[in-house]
Amino acid sequence: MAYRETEKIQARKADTKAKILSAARQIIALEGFGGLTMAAAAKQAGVATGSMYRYFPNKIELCTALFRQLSGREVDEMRAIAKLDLRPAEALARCCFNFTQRAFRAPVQSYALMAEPLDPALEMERLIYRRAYAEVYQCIIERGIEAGDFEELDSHTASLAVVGMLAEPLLAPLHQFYSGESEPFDSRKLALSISRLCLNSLGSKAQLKNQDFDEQFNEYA
Amino acid sequence: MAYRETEKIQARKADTKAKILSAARQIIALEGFGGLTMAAAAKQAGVATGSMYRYFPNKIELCTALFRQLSGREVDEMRAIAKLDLRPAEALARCCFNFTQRAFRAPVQSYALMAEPLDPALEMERLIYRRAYAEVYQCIIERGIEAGDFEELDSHTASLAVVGMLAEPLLAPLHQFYSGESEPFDSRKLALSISRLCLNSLGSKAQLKNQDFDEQFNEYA
DNA sequence: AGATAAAGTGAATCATGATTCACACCTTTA
DNA sequence: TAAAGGTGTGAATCATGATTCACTTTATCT
Repeated sequence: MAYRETEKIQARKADTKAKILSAARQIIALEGFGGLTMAAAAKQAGVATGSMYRYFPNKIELCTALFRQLSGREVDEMRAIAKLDLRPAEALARCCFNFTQRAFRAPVQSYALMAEPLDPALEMERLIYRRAYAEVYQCIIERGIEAGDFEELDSHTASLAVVGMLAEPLLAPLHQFYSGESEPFDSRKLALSISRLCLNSLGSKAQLKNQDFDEQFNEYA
Repeated sequence: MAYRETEKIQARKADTKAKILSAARQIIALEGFGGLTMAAAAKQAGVATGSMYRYFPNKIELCTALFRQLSGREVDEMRAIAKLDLRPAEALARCCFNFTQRAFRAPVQSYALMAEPLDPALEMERLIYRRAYAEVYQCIIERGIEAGDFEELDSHTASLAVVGMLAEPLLAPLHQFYSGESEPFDSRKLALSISRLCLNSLGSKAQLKNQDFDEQFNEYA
């Protein structure tokens, strides 16, 4: 045996893998999954097309890894809010604001993750992450029900509905960015409307004041 | 000039065009857009591949026509409910039930229309139809606000949120059908939860009794 | 019937983009 | 430094499926 992978090489490989993922991310942020070809990603990462296959067995795996990385971050963000020991209504409202906020920070990428046509194999991933979002919300909702802040309802369905409520109103404006016709957009106002609908749907009596939202908005801005 | 299109031919052409659309629809209902190739649709319709292009300039146009036909029906269904001169809360609840009901009647097709990865060109159509659904809901919502049945809120955002609330909780179960693992599913219970969330979100005080939903469900079953 | 203009056909062609592969080039170990 | 076992390369290959086109058949009109 005259060769064994050494630390240095492992590090380099990890680095290259990260570079590839990063390149793919850049492409997605600019053009969505539609612009992501193996050749383009290779070029952007500064490696040969063939090298891509030393790091990912095929394109699907690359896309999956990327999708998980990006969606994972978003879900983690929600989880972090859920951990904060806030009143459930406050927590959900923050989720609304944070989600909306972040979506418009990287609109094309967000659109790609949320709604862009993907390889069918990836659609499963999307469902999995929607489920993950829903679980976070479900947890908050259940706390709210226990605390008597929300009315008794099917927390599972409610959590999915919240996912829909948060995402759907963003799609049209995000698509604008995706298709190039970006216009200035007041995401704060939108988030405010959505969070109200969201809390209403759960039967929350909490009426967070506008002020609260403003502060929170700035906190995450 | 020794040839001019006659009525008979026009009728036949219209018929063939319809046959092609119908064939495409059958394929979609069974396998989603993923299974829809020009060759497959031609075979199903009983025409040659090349003939497809006498009726549709390209695949996108065919898909678009089909998408419009199918989505149009669904939206019309909602419009019909909106016209019924019901209390806004009742109208919205019916929309919930009808939408859910119809979705599970043709689950693969519904999934295809709602969420399946499509050619990007079609994604625009999807947005347009989401918008159309939203407009129907917006109309109902505004009536509800005027009547004092709903609280004052941004009816535009609310209508989009309703679209999301109605669609999102259906996706996972519909996907089951799409990917082959169909399981018996209680769509009635789901519709009940959703309609409650929906009305809540608008600040409706109306509490439709379970009974009402049961009847309505049967009406559309 | 003969001329004209479509409509119908399906095998061949194209386009796109993922994937492979034979070869060059490093790293490690003895 | 030679052998062994990677890693890197990018042009060539493949797969899929849309689209074309030269040709056949059908319909209409004089």
